[in-house]
Amino acid sequence: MTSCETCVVRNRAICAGLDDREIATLNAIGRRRVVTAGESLIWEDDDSLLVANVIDGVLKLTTSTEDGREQIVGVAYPSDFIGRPFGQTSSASVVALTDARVCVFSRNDFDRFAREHPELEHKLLERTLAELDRTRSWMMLLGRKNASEKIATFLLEMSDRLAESGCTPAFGPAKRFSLPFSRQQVADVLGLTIETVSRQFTKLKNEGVVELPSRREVEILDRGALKALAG
Amino acid sequence: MTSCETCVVRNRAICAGLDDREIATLNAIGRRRVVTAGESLIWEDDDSLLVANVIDGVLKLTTSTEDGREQIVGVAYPSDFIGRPFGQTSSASVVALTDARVCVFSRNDFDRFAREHPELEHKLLERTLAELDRTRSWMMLLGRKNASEKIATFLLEMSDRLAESGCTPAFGPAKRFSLPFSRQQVADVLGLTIETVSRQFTKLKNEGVVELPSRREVEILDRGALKALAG
DNA sequence: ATGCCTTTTTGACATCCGTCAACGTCGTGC
DNA sequence: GCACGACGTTGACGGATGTCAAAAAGGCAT
Repeated sequence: MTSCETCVVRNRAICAGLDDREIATLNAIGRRRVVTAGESLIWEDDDSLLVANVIDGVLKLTTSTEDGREQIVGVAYPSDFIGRPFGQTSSASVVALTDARVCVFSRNDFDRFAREHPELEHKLLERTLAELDRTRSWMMLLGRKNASEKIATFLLEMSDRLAESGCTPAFGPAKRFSLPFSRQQVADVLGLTIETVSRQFTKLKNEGVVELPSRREVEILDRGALKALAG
Repeated sequence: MTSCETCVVRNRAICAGLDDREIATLNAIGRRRVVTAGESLIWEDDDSLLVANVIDGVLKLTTSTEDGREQIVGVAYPSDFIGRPFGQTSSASVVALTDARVCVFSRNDFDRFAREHPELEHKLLERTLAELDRTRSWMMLLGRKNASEKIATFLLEMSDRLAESGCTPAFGPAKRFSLPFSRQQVADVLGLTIETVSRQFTKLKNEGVVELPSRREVEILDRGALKALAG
């Protein structure tokens, strides 16, 4: 078992700030796990049995209606925390978008550990508050923006988020990046259909705002135009 | 100044569980404030200067685009916590929908107190996690439901939420209740226009699913039908 | 009660986006 | 290289919802 000492998100995840003894305890109750692209880690409405830290890879959080409509309600990147501590059921499924490595804990073990370590709970609180902020601004997008504003906002956000994870040598937003989403998944994030997403991408390409070297690759040619479109 | 001892939300808000000495400290840094219907308590993108507990009344959390489109991203009821601790700016405006009483703290004072009281931070964490769950299920509504599903879901949620606050003598969802929202505000919650909301209300009334005794009053005649419509 | 203003409802119309269907492209295994 | 299947693009079309306008209903002060 790989230990926390060599963990690449050690200083960014909620475990940052724990001392050696605490890390040892955490190490004892957690274990590494690989989730391959497309594989589920947590099921919506299931008993909330586990929580986890993302070490690398990208995962989606989704909710679905009975008739199969899906909405992606969150995306987890390295160092993000996933799962629902202190609750009986999780309100979203968690599925890997890329092959991913996570550090999983049984919810009970984690809850107990967290309650005994206020510093960790505080980090979790800060993270949850930030996630709530992001989620709320996404509600604005879902409720009030039209398709082209949605796509522009999405591309700008991806450019920021993927840069953070160190995909570009320098800081600042990534000019070129590889989407962890299929077209259908982009649609599920934005509350659109795959056809509308495709048409909007083509439109941006024709207008010279972006370049689309391959299905998953995006290069932003005119960030200003994108910002104007995002509204 | 009215003190915590007589506070009606004393045992439901995050201050529950604090001992007498702690309550005294909290009492010293907080103060009661009345917010009249329509009045703002917190402004979007402003420095996050204060946080508060809702004592009574209902408030909306909103985000807006530059061109004036508004989305209600949350609703705060008695015992709910509002504001953005541990952050420099708040991501939403908070405006009273009804006359309301709140217990406000300067963010700095609150942050300091919270960091010294893990039990309070834990309660805040639980509340924030629950709010995140609710927000995510609302994203499903905004992104994937049609107008009639939105309205049906909204009425069922209002019926549950308003019952909790003790508006009905017995437990369970309220059959009849008074909306704290104007038609425009309902539209801002659901990501619709006022006209669409009005037409959907009229449709439900004509189908005998609800009765609308006045602009703000709703009586649910056929909860089963509403649940079926909510999807 | 009357008048005035705000909110809501209703109608006519426009449009954005979803639906359905066909076609094109990419990746993979043989 | 070829065939296959998954994914993505494009086109034609329809309908749900937005827009604009006017009328109706309610609320409030005089």
